[in-house]
Amino acid sequence: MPEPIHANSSLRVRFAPSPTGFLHVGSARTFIFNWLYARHNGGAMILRLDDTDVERNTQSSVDSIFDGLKWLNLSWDEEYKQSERIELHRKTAWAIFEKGLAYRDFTPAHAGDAEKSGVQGTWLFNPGARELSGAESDRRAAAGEPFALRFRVPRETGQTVRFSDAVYGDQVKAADDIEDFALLRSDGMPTYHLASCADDADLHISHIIRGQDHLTNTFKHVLIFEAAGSTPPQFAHLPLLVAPDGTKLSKRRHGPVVSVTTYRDVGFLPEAFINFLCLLGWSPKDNRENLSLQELTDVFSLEGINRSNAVVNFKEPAATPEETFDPKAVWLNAEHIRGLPMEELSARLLPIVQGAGFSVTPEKMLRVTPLIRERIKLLCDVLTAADFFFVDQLPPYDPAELIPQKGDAAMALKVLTRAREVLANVEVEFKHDPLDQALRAAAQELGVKAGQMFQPIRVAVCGRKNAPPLFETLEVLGRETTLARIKQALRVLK
RNA sequence: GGCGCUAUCGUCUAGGGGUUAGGACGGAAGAUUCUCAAUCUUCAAACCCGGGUUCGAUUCCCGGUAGCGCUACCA
Repeated sequence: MPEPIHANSSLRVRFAPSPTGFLHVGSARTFIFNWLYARHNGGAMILRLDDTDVERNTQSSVDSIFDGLKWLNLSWDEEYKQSERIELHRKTAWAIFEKGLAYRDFTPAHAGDAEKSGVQGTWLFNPGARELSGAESDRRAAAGEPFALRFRVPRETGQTVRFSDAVYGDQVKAADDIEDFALLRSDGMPTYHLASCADDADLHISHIIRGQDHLTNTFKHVLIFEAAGSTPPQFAHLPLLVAPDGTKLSKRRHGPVVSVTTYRDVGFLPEAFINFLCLLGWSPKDNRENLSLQELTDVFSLEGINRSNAVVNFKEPAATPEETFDPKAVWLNAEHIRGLPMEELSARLLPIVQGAGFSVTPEKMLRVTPLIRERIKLLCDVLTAADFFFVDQLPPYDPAELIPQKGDAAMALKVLTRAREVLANVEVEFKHDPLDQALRAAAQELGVKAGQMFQPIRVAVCGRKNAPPLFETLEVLGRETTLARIKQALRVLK
């Protein structure tokens, strides 16, 4: 399996989703692998909407696929719609027919379904149609009788069809085991197999990187390419992504966790999501896990792809977002969050906070960000981790929270009263070190432990026990807000 | 039913005829700290089964089993 190392203008890959739903995580991974392969090798990335199934395609699906792709923020170089290329598909089909490699099947659609679904399995072909004489076929067509055009698979001659897959190796199949698949439907529309191959040939696709569910279809595709007089491209099939129960990911069964936009909406960073998806079915083989897009592009190769399906380890009945998603995805997201420059993280957090109805300035956000960066795993966690920085009035909390470890209400009262005095003193600058010194001194003076001093203050200003470090928090909150909240806590305590 | 693909800790994976089978997530314990995180240390946790080849197989071959895919005038 030779793989081009140098930048290569003839290397062309494509991602070809069919718009029958949202952008699925499996499709996203296929897109990402194609993109990485193209960018690694200096080739072109083509986006093609495989929309030949008019019955099932919807505009909302097209929109949602673009939504997902846009969020991933990976560009493509050319864009096509199959529905605008139908003439090419038909031309290709009829050229195959002219060579005697396809025949008309006048059997009404779905006529064989009852037999097909029986225990015997499927018919490989319909002898009556396959062996219809050319004259008879022409006559019935001329009379206006509808027909599907089927590929005449060269059977009973002991032939084999073969191709070499960059991931699965050499593949061989007896032609006898390949059914006479349709090229054109009786309404004249091309089938997926035909349209896909005709376009791949016409667009000079050099490498087809797609899901393993197409591995056995590839024999049909090789037949089409050859019948159409083209050389089949290089194939690379990807192991499938499956749910924890081993079944394929489906929105109906597994819910929103299979849709890319769900990850966007709970605050995954696209680069972290891409990183996570890359680790499913591919490995850089050097124990690295946290990889930037540039690093992924640099090291990506088809050799790193493995052959067994990978489980996306999400939890079925969703509680909190953090419990829902694959823990490794969440961890990687936290890693990427910590790796982001402070200004950039802050800029990404800002719209989320504002979108939740808080009024924050970019300046304030930038001061808050370092305090929560190590405490959030998903961007949306900012709303629960930093809410108290943005509200005027703290939501009600249990006054019992104000009572320190091994202390009582009296101690809380004593601590907060003293804290209020200390913090009201304009001599004490509202900066980390002076606050640290002043409050520790106060603790000593009162004969309480530092922790017993800090905890009531923390709860008073944050409204809860678990929060960022105290002095930095006070610094950002400012004297006025701090005093107001301590005053309120005192009132609650009495 | 037919045809095909796959099989290493719970999950993602590395490895490969002789290894203490490596890493990561998650889990457990501990250190640190003003809480929570982050960080650090430690621990538990795997080669599907049976045959063959071989001095020796988890690794190679065959069979079984299981899972998955295809078997549409869906893609």
